[in-house]
Amino acid sequence: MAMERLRHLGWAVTPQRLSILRVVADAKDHPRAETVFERVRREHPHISLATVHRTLERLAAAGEVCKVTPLHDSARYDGNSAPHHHVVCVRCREVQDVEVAEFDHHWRGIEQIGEFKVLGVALEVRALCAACQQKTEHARSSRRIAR
Amino acid sequence: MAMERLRHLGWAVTPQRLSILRVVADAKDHPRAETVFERVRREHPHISLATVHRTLERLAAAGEVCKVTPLHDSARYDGNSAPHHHVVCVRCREVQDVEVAEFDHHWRGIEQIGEFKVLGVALEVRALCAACQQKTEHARSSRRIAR
DNA sequence: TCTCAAATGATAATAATTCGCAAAGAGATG
DNA sequence: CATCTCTTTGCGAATTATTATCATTTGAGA
Repeated sequence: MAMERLRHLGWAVTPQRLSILRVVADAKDHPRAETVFERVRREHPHISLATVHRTLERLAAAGEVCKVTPLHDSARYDGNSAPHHHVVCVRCREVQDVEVAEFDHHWRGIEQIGEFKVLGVALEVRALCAACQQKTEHARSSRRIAR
Repeated sequence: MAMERLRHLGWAVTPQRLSILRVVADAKDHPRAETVFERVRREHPHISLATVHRTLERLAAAGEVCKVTPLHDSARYDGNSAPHHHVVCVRCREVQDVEVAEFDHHWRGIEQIGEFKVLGVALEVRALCAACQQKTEHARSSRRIAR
């Protein structure tokens, strides 16, 4: 699978790339580059962090993986390239996939916006996860001004 | 205007903040922190870049300005806090506003997704601007394998 | 005007990512 | 399989964006 994807992209098939692709595909946690690095390292103790960054970046540019950028901090990658979107907690930065069927349906067929040629749409829902909602309640009740 | 916004947030009204707010509100180019800094500097030669970062960040957290994160590079800020979205060229990183009325209509009223409490939605359309479309054509025709 | 928490400026520190380059490896060809 | 060429890798240094620290200043209410 990973091999075919690389072939299809016209890229050289290297063990590092195979491993990175597999790790990202298996990950369910939207890992960041460093995390992918740690996992790939178990198979390839000599792989370099730079290689992981380079590869993820190229894969994202090619649309093979999805790059989520929760406001702040580092980029997160998602091996799921099927149409789906993300909710991210603005407080703890947890990311979770969401499907918004109606939304995707609406976009299907839109190929042009003004002078821009549409490649894809990334929907990021800014939200508060359950845990952080509670924490925020507490903080709020003990301060004068909210927000 | 800027002053009322600060008052409304319950923040101290400082000349630096007034200036930053005005610059972001007037900007039509989704400037990054450093650019805002350069502009504010014309009025306040002694302002610190840290202040600009701090202020933009707090404004974004308060929902007063919109933070766009075009894949890669630095955050871009948009003074337009009315509901709207962004198209970003994946090649040159140009950002442009888009309105997607039907989309906003669809989201109105959605306050919860699973355990997440929705605060807002950011839609980023990955695209190629006209100029980059051409450049990409050329690159493509002179290489063996595209992408 | 006085007081004090909040905001600022300067600079150091950190974190994420990218760059430069030599060495190793992939894939095409004979 | 031997060879040639172009791509990819690993390493470490460099860069870039952002945040933290802290002494000093300043806004705003009493």
